[in-house]
Amino acid sequence: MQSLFIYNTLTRKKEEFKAINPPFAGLYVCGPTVYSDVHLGNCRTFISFDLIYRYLLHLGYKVRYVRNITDAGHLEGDRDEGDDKFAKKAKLEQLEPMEIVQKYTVGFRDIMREFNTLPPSIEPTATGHICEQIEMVKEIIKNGLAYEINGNVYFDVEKYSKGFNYGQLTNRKLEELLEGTRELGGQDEKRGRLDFALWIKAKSETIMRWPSPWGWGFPGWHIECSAMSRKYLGDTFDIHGGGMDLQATHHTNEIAQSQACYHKTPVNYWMHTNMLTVNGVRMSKSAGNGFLPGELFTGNHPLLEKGYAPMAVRFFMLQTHYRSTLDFSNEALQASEKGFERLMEAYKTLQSLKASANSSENIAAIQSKCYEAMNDDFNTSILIAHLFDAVRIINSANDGKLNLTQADIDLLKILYNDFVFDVLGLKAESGNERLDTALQKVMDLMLEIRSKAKTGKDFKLSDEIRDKLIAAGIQIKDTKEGTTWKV
RNA sequence: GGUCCUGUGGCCGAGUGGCUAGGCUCAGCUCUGCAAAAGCUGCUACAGCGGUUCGAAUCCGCUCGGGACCUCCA
Repeated sequence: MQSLFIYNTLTRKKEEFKAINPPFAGLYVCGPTVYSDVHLGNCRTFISFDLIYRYLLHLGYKVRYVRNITDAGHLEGDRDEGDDKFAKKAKLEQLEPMEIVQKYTVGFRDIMREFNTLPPSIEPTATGHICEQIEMVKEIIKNGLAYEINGNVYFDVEKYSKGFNYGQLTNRKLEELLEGTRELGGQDEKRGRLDFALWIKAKSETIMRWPSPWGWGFPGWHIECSAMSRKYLGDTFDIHGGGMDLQATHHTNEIAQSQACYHKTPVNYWMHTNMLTVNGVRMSKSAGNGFLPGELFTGNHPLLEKGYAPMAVRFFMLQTHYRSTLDFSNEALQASEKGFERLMEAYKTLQSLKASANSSENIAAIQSKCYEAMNDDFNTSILIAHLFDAVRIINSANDGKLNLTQADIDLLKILYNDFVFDVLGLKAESGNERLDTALQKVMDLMLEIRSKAKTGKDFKLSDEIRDKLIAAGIQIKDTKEGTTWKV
């Protein structure tokens, strides 16, 4: 197996990936909170981890990829007060909380399918794992690192810090963290400023509630991931991922919960993907600058000049390394769309390439460079640069400007299958098959008419056909072998 | 306020102490009835000021700008 290097947030270094129990690998990614539509920023994270999942699979790992659905436990507003997000949304839309969950879970999966992400091995829900969460909370209390007050259970961060490094994931000391925290409110019942809720007491109007040793209530946000990752991947597993915004709070607390519960570090490699920005500012629900994937596909948004196909958007995202911020703009999308089309056109060209007896190119070198790029912390920017080398070679060979043997052509096909389709997860946009066939026949007819016009030097007619086809979104090109077209 | 990240050509984006990705755009050329496509060529950049070095966009310091986290967020 190739040696793969992964940037580990825990150590702030690239480290060689050593699976605990190869060829198996465990991957846990914090999934969406399904109380509203996922925006494009959310999608970026899941596309990034889809790439990581795909590459691990490609390298031969048997990956168990767990991505949770948060369908309870998230609180609206500040601190551990306020309504459950689902309950609030449910009131707003006059639906049951579980209707909200269903609606946005289905929407999320649809979008993920559009982006051609592979479904995770397991998609556990928070509400489906209340027992496991309660058990963990009980254990943490037993170990003296959590306490109950009035039906709420809190994690005792300062006490935990005596034995463990609470801020290790963000490289921060407890004192620094305490300084950055707000003053405790007068009514706050927590002992320490940094303490966070493991279990929250239900109010009289709370709909989503479960019985617990501390009375009716619901779990805190962080405990679900600890409980579910442990259940499906074990006490310590290989990779845990999520957006960078989860690093300081959510993931920091996950480590603390696991350590406090069973005294093991839960994760060997922490991976964090960077944010999608709009005009340099992070896209987020609260900032109101979110794009919905649907708006992007249709172009129905004030900042967009046109719609973009899901695969063009996926390609756009993969052109940037996952740990860099990616700025969203019309121009950048258009550039990516064209690049993506060129990449896919070359694949079509490749299918009809004629082999020469000798070769002037070293395709194997490109292939090994592709692996090098991916093995260096999933560097898709560089991978794509190498793939465009292949594109240039394919097009030049098609122009007869250089020679490829059949072995070269076969290797190029492998390169496309491995990296463009399997690893990057790109695919040609395919429409309705019956329509495609019908369109093909119509186009054959049109081009025949135009060809006759050209033979008869009736360029006025031939140009008129071409211009009107372009207006209809169909581009044609005349070559020595005949005329081809594409939508 | 604290902690941290970042500033690359017209745009988007990689990057290693020396060999200066890639995509898009623009201009020219080849091909072509004209286009389109493709190929080739050109536009050759690293915020500013100092320092280390034979040599720095890459290391160090300062200045300026942008951002993230510290509060729900992928």
